[in-house]
Amino acid sequence: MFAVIDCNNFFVSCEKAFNPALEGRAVVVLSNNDGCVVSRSQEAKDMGIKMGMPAYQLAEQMGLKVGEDVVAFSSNYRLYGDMSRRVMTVLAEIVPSMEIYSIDECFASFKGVSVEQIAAKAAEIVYKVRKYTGIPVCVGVAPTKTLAKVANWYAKRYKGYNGYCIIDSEEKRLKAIGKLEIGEVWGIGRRYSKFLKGEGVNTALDFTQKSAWWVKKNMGIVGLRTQMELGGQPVAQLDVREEKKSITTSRSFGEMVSSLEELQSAVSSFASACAGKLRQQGSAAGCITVYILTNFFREDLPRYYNSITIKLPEASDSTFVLVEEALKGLKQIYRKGYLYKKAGVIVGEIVPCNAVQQNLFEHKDNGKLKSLNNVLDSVNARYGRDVLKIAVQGGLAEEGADKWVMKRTWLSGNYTTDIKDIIEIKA
DNA sequence: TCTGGGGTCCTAGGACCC
DNA sequence: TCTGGGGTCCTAGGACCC
Repeated sequence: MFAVIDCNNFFVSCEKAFNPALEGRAVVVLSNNDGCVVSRSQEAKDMGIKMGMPAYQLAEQMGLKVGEDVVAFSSNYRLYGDMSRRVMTVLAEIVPSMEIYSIDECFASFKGVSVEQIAAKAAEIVYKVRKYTGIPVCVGVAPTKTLAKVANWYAKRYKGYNGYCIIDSEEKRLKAIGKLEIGEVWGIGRRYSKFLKGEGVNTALDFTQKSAWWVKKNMGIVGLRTQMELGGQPVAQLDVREEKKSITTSRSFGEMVSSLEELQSAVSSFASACAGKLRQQGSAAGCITVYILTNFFREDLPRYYNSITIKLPEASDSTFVLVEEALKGLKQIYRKGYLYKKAGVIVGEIVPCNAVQQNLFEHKDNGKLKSLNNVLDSVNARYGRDVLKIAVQGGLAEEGADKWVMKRTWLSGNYTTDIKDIIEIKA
C-alpha cells in the first residue's frame, strides 16, 4: 500500500502556525512580486478566491479590501522551506520509507504495515504532524500512487474522515473513482480533461472503461499508466532519488530593466544561486542555460525572448565558473532597446560532483576553486545569504538599489530560522 | 499599473549511422 | 511501374505536477 501525505493549504498554514489571530479569517499567500494567489485558507476558498488569481483582481474584480476582508502575505520561502523540513522529519520517524514529492507533499510506503494497523498509522501521522509542527495534513492510502491521491482528495474534502481515507477493497475503489471527476485525477491536466470530456469520459471510472489501445493512442504511455493505476494495478514505485536533474533560478523583476549591466547583476545572482543549490546536493552541472524576456502581458511594448545553452568543458559546481559562463551567454542574447521583465538560469546535465569527467585539454585547478567556494559557503552560512558575493551581482540589493529585485510588501518573519524573528510569548 | 517559480517525463522529427 | 530495414542521438515542444 502507498500513502500520500499532503499538507492542507500549506503556505497559509505556515503563516497561521505563528499567528493565531489569523484563525477563522480569509488568508492568502502571494507569489513572488506579490503577483498571484498561490495558497488560500478555507475561508478564502469559500469566498471564491481562485488559485493563481492575480492579486490586483482581489480588489478590482472581487471588491475585497486587502488587510480587512482578506489578509495577504508575500511568499516567505525561508519559512515554508524550514517548516517543510520539519514536517518531513516527523514523517520519516513514522513511515518505513518515503519519497518527498514537493514542498508540501510526500509519498510513503506502508510496506510491512498490517491491514488492521493501516488506519491507526494514518491517524498517527495526522496527529503527530499537527502536534509537533502546527501544520494540518491529510493522508490517503491505497494500492497505487494514483489511487492514494484519490483517497487523499476525499480525506481533504470530507470532515467525517478525520484527515485520512483508505481505499482497501474493490468496492471502495469503484465507489471512489465513480464519483471523481476526470480532471481531478493525478496526471490528467486541463488539456486531457477537456479532450476526455469531449469523448464522453466524465469520471475516473469512465476512463478506466476505455480500451487500453485507445488510451495509448490518444494519450501516450503516460495516460496508459494512469489508467492502469486507477484500475488498481501499481505502475509507479516510490522514487527515492536524492539529486535533481536540473536546477532553475529565475525571477520576474520588480521593475522592468533595460541595460546590460542590470541584467548582468540579475543573471550573475541567479547563476550563483544555482551553484549554491548544486553544492548543497553534492552535484555538478554539465551545461548552463540563460534566458531573458520582455513583459509578454504588455501588448504595447516590443517583445523579445531569447535563450542560450552553454556546454561547460567540465561539469562544475563553482559559483565563479557558472557566473562567468552565464555572463558570456547573456552577452550573446542581449539586445539593446527592450524593457526586460524576467531572466533565469537553468543548470542541467547534472552528475555527482565526485564523478566529474575531467577535460583533458581545459582542466581547471579545482583545488583552489573548491576552497574559494567553500569560503563563500561558510561565510554565508554564518553571516547570512549573499553577505559574501561576486561584485557583478550588485551589492545593494537589500536596500532596493537594484530594480530587478522583487517586491515583497507583506513579508512575515523568519520565525524558525532567524533569532531576531523568534516568537515572544507573554505568559 | 498590477499577471510566480521550479520541476519531471515523453514524443516527434531531423540528422546521422550501417 | 519499381525506390529497404534497422538503429542511435539530439532537440524542441508539449503534457503534466506542486
